[in-house]
Amino acid sequence: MAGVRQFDEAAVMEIALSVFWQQGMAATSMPDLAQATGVQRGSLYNAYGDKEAIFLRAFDLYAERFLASARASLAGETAEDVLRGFFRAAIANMTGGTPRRGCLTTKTASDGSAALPRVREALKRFLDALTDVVEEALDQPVLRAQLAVEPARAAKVIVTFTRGLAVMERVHGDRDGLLELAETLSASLVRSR
Amino acid sequence: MAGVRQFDEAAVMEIALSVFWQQGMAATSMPDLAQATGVQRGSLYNAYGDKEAIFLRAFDLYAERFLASARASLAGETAEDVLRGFFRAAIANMTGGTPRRGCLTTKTASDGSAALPRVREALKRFLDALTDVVEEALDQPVLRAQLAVEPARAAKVIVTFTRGLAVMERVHGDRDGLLELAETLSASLVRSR
DNA sequence: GTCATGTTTGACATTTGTGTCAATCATGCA
DNA sequence: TGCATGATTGACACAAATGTCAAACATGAC
Repeated sequence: MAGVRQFDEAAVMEIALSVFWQQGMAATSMPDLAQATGVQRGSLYNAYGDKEAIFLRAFDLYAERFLASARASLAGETAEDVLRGFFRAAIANMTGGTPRRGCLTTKTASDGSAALPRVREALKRFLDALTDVVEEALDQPVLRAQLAVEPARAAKVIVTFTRGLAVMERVHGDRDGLLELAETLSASLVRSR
Repeated sequence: MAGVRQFDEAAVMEIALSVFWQQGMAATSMPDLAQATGVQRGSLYNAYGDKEAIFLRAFDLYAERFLASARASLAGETAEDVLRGFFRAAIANMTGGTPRRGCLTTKTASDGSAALPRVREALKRFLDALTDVVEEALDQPVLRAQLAVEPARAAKVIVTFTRGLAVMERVHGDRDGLLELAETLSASLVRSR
């Protein structure tokens, strides 16, 4: 096969992800991506078609990693520990970067990009998968008994609440406040002793 | 006083609010506002200075009304009723309009506009005020006794969760799902009997 | 080494938005 | 009525983004 791609696709996606994460999908332009990756605009158009296609690929990377990190974080002896682990990971995710990059899912859902069907579907798939991961982690006899609501409902509430945390992070920028909010929610979801 | 404004400021703000609400602050341009209001771009620049100034005024309108509606909705004999009323109002707010307009606060916080100090402060003021409204409604002996956590913490969790609902609305667009989520959270915040 | 293949490059045309300004206009006050 | 005041208007200059394309280029296959 002749006529071979001159740039490292994996490296470009890595950079594209960080740009999208930092600026948001809607606020990122092709020139932004070209400059950040060092790949000419024309080459990006040729290779991927448009910004949406690049975003979808980069978002796949993001989703995959987030899910893996979520799975790893949902560990503990008690329901409270499991929830604490999850929220810590989620909060670390959205408070990373300089300046703080926030939550890519939340930004994308709220900046108008969700009007694009494929983007919206990618978000939906990701959030549903995340909900499943949380539900599976909670769906064990020991933990179940400690929860005030059934795992499926608890998982939905937890994932939704995490999006709320992402919004508060944008407004208050206060990491400790986020952790405290998470503690309060966790306490509410655990059957009072 | 000669040289008098030719357009109805209140009417313009009303329209500006609906445009910002529908499209989001960042995605709205001065030409958008000019077209929607029927006021020339030059006149808007002359009267207000820039988009941010118009947004801040329109957002004041929004905040005022949302707080009033929240106060009215936080009524009921039991904590569960009070929470249900609040969530119903919040969900009605974000599922109104065609197409659904979503939550102005959440959109603004997540679309990059929060990078503007004044915008961010307006958001913060509003969310803090809303938290206070919820806290005050819950801070009554009868209700307090029914809650699993103290009113101040419950209020923060409730306001944060509502932002999460707004994100889920963008992705799933499912009103009933939002109501169910709210029910589950309410149930968790109420001390199990 | 040659060649077909697909990539890269820079330029072009188009669209959209910003911010400013001089000329024109409408109006309340004297 | 006349005028000072400030609003309105349309045009201008500028900046930034999109999408496309012909020409130049690099490379793997033969």
